[in-house]
Amino acid sequence: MIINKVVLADDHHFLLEGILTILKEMPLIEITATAQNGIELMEAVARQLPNLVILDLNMPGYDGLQCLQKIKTYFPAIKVLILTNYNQPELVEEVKRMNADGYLIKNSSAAELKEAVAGILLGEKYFPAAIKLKAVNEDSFFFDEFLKKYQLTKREVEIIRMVSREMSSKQIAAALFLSELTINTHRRNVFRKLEVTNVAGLINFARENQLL
Amino acid sequence: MIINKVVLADDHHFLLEGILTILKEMPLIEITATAQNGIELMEAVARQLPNLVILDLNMPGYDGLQCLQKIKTYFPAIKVLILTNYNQPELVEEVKRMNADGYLIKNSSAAELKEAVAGILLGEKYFPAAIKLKAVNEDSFFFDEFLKKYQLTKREVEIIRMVSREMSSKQIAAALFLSELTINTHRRNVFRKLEVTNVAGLINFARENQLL
DNA sequence: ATTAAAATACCTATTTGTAGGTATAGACTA
DNA sequence: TAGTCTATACCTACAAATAGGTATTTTAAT
Repeated sequence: MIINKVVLADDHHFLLEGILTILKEMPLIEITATAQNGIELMEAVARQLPNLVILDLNMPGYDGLQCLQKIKTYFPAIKVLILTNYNQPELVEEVKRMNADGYLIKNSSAAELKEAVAGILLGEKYFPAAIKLKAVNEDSFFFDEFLKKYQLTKREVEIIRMVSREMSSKQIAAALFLSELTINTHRRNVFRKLEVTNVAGLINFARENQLL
Repeated sequence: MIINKVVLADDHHFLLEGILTILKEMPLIEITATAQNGIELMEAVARQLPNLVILDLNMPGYDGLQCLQKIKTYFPAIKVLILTNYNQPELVEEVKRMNADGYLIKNSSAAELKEAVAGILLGEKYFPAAIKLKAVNEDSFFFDEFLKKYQLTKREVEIIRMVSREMSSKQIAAALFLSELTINTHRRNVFRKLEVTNVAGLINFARENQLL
């Protein structure tokens, strides 16, 4: 029985943990290292010679693509599954050309993640045909992780989106058939949780987390 | 004497005009067509068989890269200069691989644009070594065009940036050693010019125009 | 040197947002 | 069933933003 070694690279700690939890449910898989940046990753890869690397493209300093290239150059046998936040169709072609074995956007569900990992370890490629521009999906595993990280509720995210779309509390209340006072409460709770003090902070948060 | 035919593709009308003005100052150059999207561009290219195509990557629908590919496949003799809004080092490699003849970020000055066009028409490549991550440059030709388009002043853009960075009028006033009343006036003028009614609109504008 | 544009500043008024408190009904979970 | 979480709602108070007006000085351009 062969245990597949997996190395995980992502600069978001909470995502690392979430993926870990999911992969632990899979048999024959062992996560032997995690990395938060390109240097850590390459060290881990060289030391562990894993079967699979799960690689977040959005690590600081455009490290992702470089890591992919290095891994495929020096360790062509190692499979690489690319994770990315952004819906960038042109990047799919790019990583395909660089011999990545799969591509997963962070809208994906836990099931899709498992499917991708399992398939790739069997030698298949995983490039879902339908990589389309869609908003962050509420059923996404990554979305749940996101909510957990910031202790936000779905309603609160809804409010964040509407505020970011230039709606006043009054307008939001009207749109949702709620009291303006309720919206104010939501706003206040969101502000406290995100540690911001004005809409500007809210929107910047929303943008940085692909909520729009 | 050979007149060089140039086709220009950009979905921002004001930028089209600006580039036109600059290129008109150059001898032996004639802009024979402009296009606002990929389809228009390919029609113009097929009809005109220009010497050079100046191509904005950020046209709707990720058309840019596809156009580049098509042009270089079907009309390999036509030179292509890539224009882009974003500072994406990985795209430089991408377009190089696709045989583009030059790459210019929209921080560039009018002089750089002329230099690039002239060089490329002589058969040179134009890939400035120093494509680094820098904020939108205030000396950039594209920045001037931007100000003109929205009738904004430099001070107003400064205010937009500071508001977007979560500063209150009071904080901005303190930082600039100005009266809070002055900041309020600037805010109001900006709001009127951009036709927005709250900070959310302001920030979305700033983000969409790469002001942050 | 004249003009135009930009940056500065003030006044008033109203609306909206921010911040603290509390409370209750319903859903979900252990 | 007890307990927690979520969504809802209200109260008060103050701070900040929005919107209208005008006016002066500084800077840039012709």
